[in-house]
Amino acid sequence: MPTIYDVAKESGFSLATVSNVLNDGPRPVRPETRRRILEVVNRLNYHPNAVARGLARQRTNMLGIYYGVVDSPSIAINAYSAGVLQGVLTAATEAMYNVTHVTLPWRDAEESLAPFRDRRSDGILVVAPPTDSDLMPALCSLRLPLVAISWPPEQGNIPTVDVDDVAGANLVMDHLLGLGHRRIAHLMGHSNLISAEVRRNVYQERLIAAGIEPRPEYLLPGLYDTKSGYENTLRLLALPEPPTAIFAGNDEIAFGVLEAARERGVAVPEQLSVIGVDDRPPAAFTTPPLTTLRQPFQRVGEEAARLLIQRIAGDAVPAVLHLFPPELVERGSTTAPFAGS
Amino acid sequence: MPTIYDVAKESGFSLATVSNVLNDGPRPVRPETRRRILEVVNRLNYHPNAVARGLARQRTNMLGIYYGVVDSPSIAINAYSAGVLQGVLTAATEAMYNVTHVTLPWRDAEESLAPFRDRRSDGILVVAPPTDSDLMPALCSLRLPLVAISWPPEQGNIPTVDVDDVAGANLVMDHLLGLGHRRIAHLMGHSNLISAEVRRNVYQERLIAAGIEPRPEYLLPGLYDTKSGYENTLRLLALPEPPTAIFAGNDEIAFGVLEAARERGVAVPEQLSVIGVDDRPPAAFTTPPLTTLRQPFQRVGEEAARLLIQRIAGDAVPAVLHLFPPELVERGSTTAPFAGS
DNA sequence: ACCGCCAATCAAAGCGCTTCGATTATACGC
DNA sequence: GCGTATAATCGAAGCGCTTTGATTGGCGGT
Repeated sequence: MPTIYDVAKESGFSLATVSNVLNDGPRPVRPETRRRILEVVNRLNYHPNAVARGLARQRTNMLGIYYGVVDSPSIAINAYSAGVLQGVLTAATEAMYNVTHVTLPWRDAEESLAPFRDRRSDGILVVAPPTDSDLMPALCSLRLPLVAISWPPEQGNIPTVDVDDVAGANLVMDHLLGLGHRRIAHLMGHSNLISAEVRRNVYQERLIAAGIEPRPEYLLPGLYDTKSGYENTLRLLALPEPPTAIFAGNDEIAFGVLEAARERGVAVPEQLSVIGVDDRPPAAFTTPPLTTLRQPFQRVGEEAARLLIQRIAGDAVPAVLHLFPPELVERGSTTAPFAGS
Repeated sequence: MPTIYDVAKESGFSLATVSNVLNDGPRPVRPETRRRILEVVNRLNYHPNAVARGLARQRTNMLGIYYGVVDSPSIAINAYSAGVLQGVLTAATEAMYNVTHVTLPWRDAEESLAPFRDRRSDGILVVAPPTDSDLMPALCSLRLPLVAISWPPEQGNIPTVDVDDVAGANLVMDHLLGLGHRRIAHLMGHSNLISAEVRRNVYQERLIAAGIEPRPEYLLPGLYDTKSGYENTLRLLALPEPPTAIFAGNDEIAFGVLEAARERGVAVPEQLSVIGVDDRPPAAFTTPPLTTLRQPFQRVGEEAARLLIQRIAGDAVPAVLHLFPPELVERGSTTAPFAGS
């Protein structure tokens, strides 16, 4: 591989001039000189070595990304992570950044975070860190520019971007309450994720605001998967007074709900309304098609990457919460409750 | 951040000695010396700068990974990518490698592949490259150690690891044929993916071997998603002689099949047997629970990363195909065809 | 008392780039 | 035609590490 030194020798100019041309540097350069240097660059098929550049510049143009989601296939098995990653990659690439990925289940800072430190990532994106682990403190102690996705804004004072879960949960509750439901259950998913917490709070507040006493047996934590949705629904249906509507923490959970209902002979939506979150591709093709909340994950990822890159560039990015609104997709799995229930 | 120079000064030894200790280098070192150096390392909380090291060693301990899957949310929306990635990360981390990720829809070599070249990745993993694009030639021309996942072995002469799709497809056909089906359709997914090709071939060969003439209207390409499965199934069911069994290219497709069948009032498995591929979590919770092929994606990813790392280490890795066998998970969506059909 | 060896350590060059003070060439004003 | 500001280019140091030939000191052998 040719080096900048080869380009200099071949073109007859100095390293400094070549470098200046290559980087559209601050020093003026005669057009003819630029032309000749670029000609050599092309002829030799020269590309700057990013490692050397990183060392010299003390800047790698690398973003680290860490997924806090702790459970097994921690990455990207869900629409959430995949969409976010897609957005991050898009925005990063646009700004000439690349992304390194060190997502393994969290054990300790040294294993999971050291790569970011040692490889001199310019900044870190952290996605959905659990609120009950020491991941965030460890991350902060790296003293690198940090932007979080899905994280309680009051903690740690870092810029955060997220889907507007308050708005989302309100959309769901508007819909269900508006339909006339009063016995509404919530399968919230991982209770240590901020989104889950936020939605639970809205769920409870809206119930109370509607003059409905929240029942603890209607609020079930679990995992964000079909199995959990299935099992929890079985539990709910076995209640002396089962709910007339279930607000599932995501679509995977909702698939499990649908399944359990079918198995128990409970008609959806006639006897049980079901609403999911995410609008995963299969959601449009369940029976009945799933009413759900479409989440702008990709935009969240893009925004997060952009903010981080701004911060790296030195712009002051206030530690505020950037929210993107979800959207209710009404399909066939929700309706007004039976008069009799 | 302290540098190795600080450690040297603080401990009173030379750079060379410190470096030798840090790397368990080839030169002998007095135990007392080692102790004192390490003590300083700890006290200063020194960590080698991987960028500088990369420059000096001409080796970055970085793997690049590129997902060839071209369609929109190209990464990780499916079980395939997610499992592979998980495996890759696990094996890479174990070997002290990190992974950089540049997955955007393929446009041209410069945009997608340049980062690997310029950042001096030690090697590249390519996942499911489309057979009809110029991605692979471009990748090869980088002249970096390369390991492919899901790629026709006869092309390019590179080590490849994959799920044993021949075995898998045979398992499926054994099952369906064994049940007595003769009108078997196949929704193959992206026809430009090698797995899809392989399965189609087995599908056709087994049909012929069983004395069944393959019908072109039973072999439908499409996308690996629910929508595609749904639409293609509608098409199949509208045929004068609809199939009694559908072999779906993956579970997402199979979900669509199930849905279309339900909508058309076709009983599964009584009137239509359905079999998927992947064993996605929701597969166990459909109605009926989906018979499917469980695929060892994670092991594929791990093996690929290990092979690549071996190659980088200089071990000769033959350009052979490493196959991992899938496993048939029999659930309720398949049965013998109606006598009448 | 001397030679040769090996263990232990050091000094310096080099990896490929950026940066910035220094230097030389060019243009302008009067 | 001379001084001076500016354009254009160069030289050299430095980023933080590795590597290797060179150096030193202590030991056994004779």
